[in-house]
Formats: sequence, C-alpha cells, structure tokens
Amino acid sequence: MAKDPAPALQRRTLTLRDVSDASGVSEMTVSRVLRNRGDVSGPTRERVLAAARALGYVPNRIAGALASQRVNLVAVIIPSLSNMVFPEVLTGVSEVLEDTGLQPVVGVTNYSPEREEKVLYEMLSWRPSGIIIAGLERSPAARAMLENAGIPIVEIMDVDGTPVDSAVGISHRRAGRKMAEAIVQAGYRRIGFLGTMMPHDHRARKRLEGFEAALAAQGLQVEDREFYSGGSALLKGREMTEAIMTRSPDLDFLYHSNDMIGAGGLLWCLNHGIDVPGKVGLAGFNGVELVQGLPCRLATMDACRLEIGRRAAEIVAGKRPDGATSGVVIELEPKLEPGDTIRRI
Amino acid sequence: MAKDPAPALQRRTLTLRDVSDASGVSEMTVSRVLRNRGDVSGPTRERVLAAARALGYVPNRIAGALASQRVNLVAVIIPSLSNMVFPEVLTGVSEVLEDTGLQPVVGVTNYSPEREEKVLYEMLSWRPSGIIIAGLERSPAARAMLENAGIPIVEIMDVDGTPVDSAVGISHRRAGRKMAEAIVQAGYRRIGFLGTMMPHDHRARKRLEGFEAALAAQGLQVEDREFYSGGSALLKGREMTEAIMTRSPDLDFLYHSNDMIGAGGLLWCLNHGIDVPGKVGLAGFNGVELVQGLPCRLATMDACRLEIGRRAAEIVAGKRPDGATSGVVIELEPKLEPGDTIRRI
DNA sequence: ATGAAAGCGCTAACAA
DNA sequence: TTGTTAGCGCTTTCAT
Repeated sequence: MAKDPAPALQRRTLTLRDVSDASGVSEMTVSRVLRNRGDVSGPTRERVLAAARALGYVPNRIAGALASQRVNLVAVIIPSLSNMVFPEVLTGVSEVLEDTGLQPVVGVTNYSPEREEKVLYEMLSWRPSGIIIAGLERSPAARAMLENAGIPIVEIMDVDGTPVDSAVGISHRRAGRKMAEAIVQAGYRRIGFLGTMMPHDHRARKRLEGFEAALAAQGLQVEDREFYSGGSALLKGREMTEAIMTRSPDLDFLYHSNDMIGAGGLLWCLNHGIDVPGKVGLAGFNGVELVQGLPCRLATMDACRLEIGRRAAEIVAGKRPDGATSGVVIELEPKLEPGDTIRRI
Repeated sequence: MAKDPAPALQRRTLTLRDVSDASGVSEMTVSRVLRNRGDVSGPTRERVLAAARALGYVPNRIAGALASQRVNLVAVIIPSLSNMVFPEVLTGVSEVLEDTGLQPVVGVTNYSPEREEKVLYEMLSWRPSGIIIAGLERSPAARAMLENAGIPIVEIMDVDGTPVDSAVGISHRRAGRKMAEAIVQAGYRRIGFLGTMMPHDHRARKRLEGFEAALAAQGLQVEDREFYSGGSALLKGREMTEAIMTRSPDLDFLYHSNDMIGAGGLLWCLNHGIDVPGKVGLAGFNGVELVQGLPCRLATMDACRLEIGRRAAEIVAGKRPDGATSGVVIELEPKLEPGDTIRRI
C-alpha cells in the first residue's frame, strides 16, 4: 500500500546542540527554554533565546515527537476542496484548534475510497493525535485502520450510520425528507431532481433517498431527473435545467443536490422569463453564502458546516465540557432557508 | 514563537518489532520488505507482508524520518482556501507529486504575515523536502527562515519581485496593464474599480497599480472605486456595483479585482437592464470556471493556477527536464478572455 | 539474503 | 535550577 518514497536528502539543519554550544547551556536546558517547560532562571533563559534567535534555530519536531511520543497534528480527511463546503468545515476546525497547540493537516480523497485508504494510511504513519474524517462509509481496510488507531476519531458531516468512534453531522436523509415536505406543503406536485453523478457521494444519495421517501409518503414521486459530473457546476445547473424543462415542461419544482447547480437553474429560469416561485419552485442544498448574491435568494438548507468543524475539533482537542474524546455523537439540525424560490402559502 | 503544545499521549502502536516477532524475521529484514529495499527472498517477503497485514501494522514515519534524514512532505503555504483560486493550484501540485512519493501538506495564512510566519515555522519544524509558498512579500523573519531552510523553495503566483529561490507565476502588474489596454482600446473611457480591502493581498494591489499606470499612459485614470471585505463576494459585487453606479452613473467600465465580485456586478447590471457591454463593460480576474455559467460570459484573465501548481511541484520534485531544483524562475502568460462583457470594436 | 550495532535529535526521568 | 542518562522506532552501515 505504501508507495516507494524517494525524497531529497535534507541539508543538515541546526540542532539543540548548536544552540547549546552557542549559549553555553546544556542541551536539556535549551530544550526546556524552547518549550517553556520546567524552571529556568531568567538570565539563562535570555541567553538561550538570544542564541536560538541569532542562529535561526527551528526545532526538529520529528525528533521531538519520537522522544516524547506525542504529535501535535490532527488529520482532517475530506473528499474535496473545490466545492465551497469543506473549506468552511476547515475554518471551524482551525478556529477551535487555534489555541490548543494542535495543528490540522488536511488530506483530500476526491471521493475515491482507494485514495481515502491511501491518505489515511499516510496520515496514520505520522501518528497524529486525532482524526477528523468526512463520512461514515468507507472500505473495510480504512475502517480497520480507524478502529486500531488508538486515537480519537470523529466522522463528520453525516450521522446516518454507525460511527467508528465519534460523529458530528446532520442526517441527510432527514434533510431530504424535510425539504420534500416543505415543497409538497407549498403545493408543488410535479417534482424534478438534479444532482451529481458521484456514486461515492453518500450524503447526496441519502438526501435523495429521504426526499423520495417523503414524496412517496404523499403519493408522489420524482417525475424526472438529471445528473452531471465535472465542469462548472453553475453552467451544468443551467444546462441540466434547460434539458429537464425541455423534456418535462410541466415540472413545477426542481430540487438540486447543491446550491451551485441550484444557482445555475435559477439563473436559467430567470433568463427564460419563468415565474419563480410561481410557475416553478427551486431549492438547493448547503446554504453557501453564494446564494445571498443571486437575483433572488435560492431556497436551501444549511448544512451546519462551520458548527460541524468546531464540534469535531472540540472532541479531538478534549475541549468538551464533559471532557469526552470518544464515543460522542452529535446530530445537528439543518435549517430550511426558504429564500424566495419556494412559494409561500 | 512556538506555542506550548499539549497534545494527547499516543496509545502504543505496533512497531517493526511486533511484525518481526510475528513473522520470525529480523526487524531489519522486515524493514527492507516494507520499503521494497535491497534483496529479500520471495518466501521471507511473503511471510513478512502477511504478518504486517494481519497485525494491521502502519509504519512510524516519525522514526523513519529521523533515522533516514528524509521526509516525503512538501509544505504548500497559501493565503486562503475559500476563494476558488488556491484549490486549483493544489490540484496542479497534487497531480505532479502523485507518483513521486512526495505528499503535499497545506498551511493557510489568511493573508496574515504573522500567521504566515507561524505556519512556516511549524512546517519547517517537520523538515519537509520542499516548500511551495504563495507570494513574494513576507516578513524579514519569514524570509530568513526560507533562506536558511536548505531545501527547494518555490514562491508562486507572482513574479513581480525578488524570489528567495525559485518562482512560478504571472506578473500581476502586467496583467493589470494588459486589461487596461484592452479596455481603452475597446473605447471605454470612464473607468471604475471594485476590489478587496486587503492590505496584504499584494497581487491585487499590483494588478491595480499596473492597471492605473496603463490608464495614465493614455491620459486616463480610475474615476471611482469601491472596496469591500468579508461576506459573500457575489453579494458584495452587487452592492458595490449599485453603490458605484449610483454615485458615478456615467462610468462606462467596471474592473473587478476578482471574478466573484465581477459576477455580482454583472448580475446587478443585467437585473437593472443596463446594456452590457454597450453601455457598461465589465471584467474580473482569475478565470474561474464559475464565469462560464453566468448569463453572459464575464471578461476575465486566466491566472494560470493549475499550471502554476504543476510547475512549482516539478521544481521541488526534481522533475524538470534540466533537473534544476533551485533558482528557477518561470513567468507564465495570463490570457485575456474577453467573454461577452467587453465591447468588440 | 540476512542480521547486529550504532545513532538520527530530541525529551522523560532521575540525579545533583 | 541545571545536568546526565537512556531510549523513542526506525534506517544506515557493515558484517556474515
């Protein structure tokens, strides 16, 4: 599984020894000064700091980590950086880790289980203090690695499933259901779905499942659907909307699996003089801030991204009020933001 | 400068020794098998791999790195993850590092020189094999760290300045100039500027400088300007456009410092029935794929993000045809994409 | 093809 | 308050 690494050799960098020599203080005392540990007299302290600064000494965390058996790294493993949702999760994580001495390290899987396995393995090989990882579905090997890691694991974004350890997220099935109920209640009946063609986006799948289940409970179903992969999501939203509305002109609602394609759909409808939300209603998902800038506010559902990042970080950092670092499950409540694209009744 | 770290203690994880015991092969041979190094007989090899897999052994890179004095990490330090431009740089970096055994590790500075210093220090403490870092402007301390690191350094995005070692980017001054020239040549004369209020976004500043210089050369100047910070860029684009067009209704061109606010401006103009590009021309910057999905294609200038990521990674990975890993300076040529928002003449 | 010894740079534990 | 010793888990080097 591990690839053959052949990185360049380091040029020799400064060691504690160099600072020790330059300051005339033992390595151990230098180490203490640099870590603010134990009692060191003022003058000694100053001399050490001066020497370290003058030399431009940067501690070697590799040696430090090996000796102390502690690593100030938290692995954060996410599927993508390019869809506006995960950067916000990272913001939440960073905020909380800021003053803990812990450092987030990001790994990206591109929604590929194989990449996830590899990224996880690489991360674990650095013996991080905790892992924050998106989703609950993964390969048996990846799950085994998480189970055996012996560190706090927080699976984020989703709570529809069984976490290895802790979980912080929303129920995407319930989110889909909730949206369907709001749509039906608003009087829409002929409903189309537009989404991504990503077999590994389990959260989008669960939203659709919940959505369809709720429709079925009302004797309704998704009348037509469109899927895309790759390219500009905004453009795809336009194109798919054109396609689906041409094929099924009597649709009165378009549910999009994310805000970006929802925005594309909205722009297409407005361009074509379609009465939104009178003739056609629209909704997206995620609650990205982009929707606030559209000609009218796209209905969406907040995925609680910032909050998820924060709560997950609190768990691995041991910052919860109850101090728990494992076995915590937090289900957040996504809020429906009806905006201007769902008819008020 | 280093904060006091207090991460959790590791639970003991498996060591080479455990695999050695389980397979009845010496630690040394186990190590060789796991790294595909040296000659190991087929049967021995199998036994070791079987044992490692059965136990779920994950090598300890910390110990490995300390012993071998090599680290397969490349630090990538960028100002932000939330503005669509850096994720694409990262994609380019990852692509190239993919099959080199090197791993990118991302640090985010939020355009703060202090954070940059801290992130850089943290990164260096892990003794990475190379550094890819955005921009050429930084604190003297940060510059000193880069100079003394003794590893390949690639400063990216910008070439208007003096790199510590290597640089890959575009000239933002020239980009601004080029845009101004195109605008003037298209016949626009009363030009407004909309941008971010970020004193540390040196590239945006340089673009504006180049832009104004080119206008001045034609006896023109920026007639009015608006700045924003924070919030939804798309919404800010709308709001700023409304503000500037209300205050200076005779403006005939709006130059935006990025595509997102440009898109907001475009949507505002279209909503208000303003003839684009007849009455008012518009342009953004970056060439993000979002612009393809707008009602009409916003003029923009490709910032060569993917290419920058790739070329930078090639340098640190020693993958250039000439094998150079230092002192390489590559200036890429940003392409003007006139779209539909600059009048054709 | 395999093993033994030394040591990477630091910190824990103990001694003075 | 400061110093000494041992060793973290691995790889390098050298021996067999």
